[in-house]
Amino acid sequence: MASTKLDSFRDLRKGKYDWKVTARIMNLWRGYTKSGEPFQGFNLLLLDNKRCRIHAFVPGNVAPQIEPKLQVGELYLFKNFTVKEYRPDDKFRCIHKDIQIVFSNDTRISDLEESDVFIEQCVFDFYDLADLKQLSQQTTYLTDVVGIIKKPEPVLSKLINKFGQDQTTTRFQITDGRTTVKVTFWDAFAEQLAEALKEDFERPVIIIIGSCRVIEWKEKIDISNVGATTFYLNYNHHSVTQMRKMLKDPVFGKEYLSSNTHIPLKRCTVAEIKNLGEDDIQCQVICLLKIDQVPEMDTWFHHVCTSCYNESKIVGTDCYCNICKRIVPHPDKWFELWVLASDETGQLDIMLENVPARKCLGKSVREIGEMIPKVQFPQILKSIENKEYTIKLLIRE
DNA sequence: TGCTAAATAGTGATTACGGG
DNA sequence: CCCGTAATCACTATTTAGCA
Repeated sequence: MASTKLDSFRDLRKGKYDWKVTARIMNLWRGYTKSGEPFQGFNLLLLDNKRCRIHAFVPGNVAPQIEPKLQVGELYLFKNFTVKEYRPDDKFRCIHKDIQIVFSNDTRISDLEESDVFIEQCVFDFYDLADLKQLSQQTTYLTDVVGIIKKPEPVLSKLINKFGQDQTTTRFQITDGRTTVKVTFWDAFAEQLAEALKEDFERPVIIIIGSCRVIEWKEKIDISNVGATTFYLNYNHHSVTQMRKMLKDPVFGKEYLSSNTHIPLKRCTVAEIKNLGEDDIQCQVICLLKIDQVPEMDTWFHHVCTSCYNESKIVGTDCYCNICKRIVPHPDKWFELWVLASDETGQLDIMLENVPARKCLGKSVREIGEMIPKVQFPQILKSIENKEYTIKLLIRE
């Protein structure tokens, strides 16, 4: 009846059950057990007429009755549900709130027409791409982001993960004009994106990724998908319109649209490198250098975890990886060779990492290690002294 | 031995749930 | 939709452990 007025998700509190809210279903998804079985219960992302979103959980015992009534994108009147506080261990919440709602046997759902109530199609809670780092340190919240898909456009690739299972991934980069972030989608979600991109969209495509997970992978921020993640391509939303406007600016297009991997690297002299500022840290340049000296240091290689390729420390007789939290029985050994190098403009300390050091020496750490007693500094490392090399440098500090 | 901090157990209040 | 009971939560009191 129209006698009782409607509530909004904004006013939710515990202890009341006879709520009445009109809402649109923005998303529906399921959790999966570790063995890949879907849960009986499922999740909903709802949006009410005051632009307030809430995460609804439909428990397994009522899911079979409720699920057939629902359709993503449609409008419904939801009556009688409970309000529950999240537990501290409820991970990957799609909304930055302390509460969710839970449906029960008492919950009544009736269909509404678009003419009955005005509710937007979607509302997002965007985070700036530059602010994602802090979100990568936690697993409580998921995030909404918007960005322009850089070239090259995503393609699917197959891989076998460390558990021996086949997986499909797609990698690409998105930018907001200031910050560029990597995105990795997995399996069915990757295939959905690849399929969707075949459509004849205006290019470049602007993507909204809803409820994505932000992680740090090899010291770079990486966006990936979880069960709740959705994507919208060239979606009718003001954030997309605004980005499209930005793209009209010719400077913007030149600077950001192509992936910077094939931008030719700048050639530098030692003097020029020494004049670089803070902003150039993490930049790569190319130098023609003569290696003057290979100082006899105690460490000229380090141990590397065979799963994550991060440096692992020797603890007692074992090699332990702090990232994977495990003993690495047969760690890889990678070069970490400090040398003194120069050109006519000056001299620099540089560290040769595994690949370049191997190239210069023509041997791996293991091959060299087998030739000499353990404590001794291998004289073969000296063989690159007084030779010239073209070296790609990563500026650290 | 005496002090402090942490862990544990206990208690009351609140919330969830299922039957009528 | 209401109500009684079970389960859980939050807070307090007490015990236990660690340390000088």
